[in-house]
Amino acid sequence: MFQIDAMSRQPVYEQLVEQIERFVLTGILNPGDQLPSVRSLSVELSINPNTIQKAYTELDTKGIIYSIPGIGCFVAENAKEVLSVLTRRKLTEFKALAKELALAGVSLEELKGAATTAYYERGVKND
Amino acid sequence: MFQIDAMSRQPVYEQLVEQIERFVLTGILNPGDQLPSVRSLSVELSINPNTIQKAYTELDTKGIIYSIPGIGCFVAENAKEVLSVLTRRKLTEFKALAKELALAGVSLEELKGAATTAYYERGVKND
Amino acid sequence: MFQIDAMSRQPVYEQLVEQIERFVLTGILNPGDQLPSVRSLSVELSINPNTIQKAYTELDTKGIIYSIPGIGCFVAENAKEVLSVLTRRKLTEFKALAKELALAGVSLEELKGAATTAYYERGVKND
Amino acid sequence: MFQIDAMSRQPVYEQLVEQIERFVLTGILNPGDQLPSVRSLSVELSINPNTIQKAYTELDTKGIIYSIPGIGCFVAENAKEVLSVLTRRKLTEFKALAKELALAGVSLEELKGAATTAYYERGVKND
DNA sequence: GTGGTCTAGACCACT
DNA sequence: GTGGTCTAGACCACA
Repeated sequence: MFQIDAMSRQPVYEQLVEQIERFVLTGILNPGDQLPSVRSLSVELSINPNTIQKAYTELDTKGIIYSIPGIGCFVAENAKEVLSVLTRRKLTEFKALAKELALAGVSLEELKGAATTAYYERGVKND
Repeated sequence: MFQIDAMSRQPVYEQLVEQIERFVLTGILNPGDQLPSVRSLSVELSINPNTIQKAYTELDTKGIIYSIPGIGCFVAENAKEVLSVLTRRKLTEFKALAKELALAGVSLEELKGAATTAYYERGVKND
Repeated sequence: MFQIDAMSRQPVYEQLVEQIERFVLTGILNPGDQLPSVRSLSVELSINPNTIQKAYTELDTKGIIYSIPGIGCFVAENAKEVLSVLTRRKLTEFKALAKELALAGVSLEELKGAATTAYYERGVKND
Repeated sequence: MFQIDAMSRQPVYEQLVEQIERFVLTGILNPGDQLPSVRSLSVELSINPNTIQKAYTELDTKGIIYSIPGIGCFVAENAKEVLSVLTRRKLTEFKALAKELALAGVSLEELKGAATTAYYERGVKND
């Protein structure tokens, strides 16, 4: 289910957070769903339990999941809304990247085309 | 000329690399131009010479500048071409970000609009 | 395992890079193998950690090793292929040296003989 | 006549020394020939006079040229013999390079072929 | 003066 | 523990 790239410059726990967030946004994980336990995921991904824990804690802080001690972690009811708000902030980053590419000679048409392609590949069925 | 944010998560030397690259792409720095000496830039930015050196070394490795010991560092003849090739690779990153935003409910129109805005803000006159 | 000549004109970090490359080519180090940690090697060779780091960084850039912060450095899967490609470029250098020796009166037979001797001394069993 | 690559890692004065040595070995410069003056060469190559001087001094020390103060520098009578002896020492370097290439997968045939090519390209007519 | 290498020692985030 | 970044200060060869 999860795919971790240990060589990436991005911290493992952050990769985990982002993947879970994507699963929530795409409807693979839905409100109320239980997440894998820290230990099982730790074994499955060959990753230090502390790292899993850190990811879960961050998701909890953001309000995307909630944890019930002794039972497990679950996707929050309003997870999707929370994420939509948070992700929108990345528009700034998106613009910065577009500017950088434009500077390198990428045409406006190509940029729009790439955006369109990405849009229809987003992998959720609510067009 | 240069602006460094010491508080950023991004390493100082990397900020320097990116700024110089941007200066080359925008035509502020041109092939043959001499870069500030390691020591002078170190004083100007209140940054350790080693950090400047690291940035220059990276730019040299990439082929964007060349350094002549005892003389100085200069913008390479084909710096712009090298940068265009290297930067184009970020299109993948651009698409990934677009997909993520689309997933969070950002409309296609909004994405295209952001790209267009960015395109015309790129700050170089070669439309 | 490693041997550094502090008096050499060749920088220490470069000696280290070349030795590791040779170890990979000769099969002493194999894909997936973990390299000594920066600190441990620093102690073993009585060399500053920064110098080791510089060597590892260069190997990482070349794609011969990969480093996972918090875990360690490992020989890349395709390290040998990368090295073969990079080293082949030295054929030009080889020819230039041969020409220089020929100019100084070294006979063709002697050159071929030296090459043959070297070939069978290369210390890897894949004849 | 001379060609200097300022970007090379090899010091400029060393490049100059090697080129003059090659000219002597190939018969472009012969015993008794006068070398260009430090000042004229300095202008011609856009190089600091000190650098030229350093090259000439080194050649003088080796016994390849001799200088008569106030008159100029001249190729020594036994320059060719001196150089042949000195260059032969590079056979060690040649073997090391051959070994390295063999390690990278270059076949013995290819090595011999390269040596042969270089031999017949050495650019002196005493086959 | 220039770039390049190295040491010593510190701090950081991540595992 | 790990790698990565940074500072401070030194020394070198070269121009």
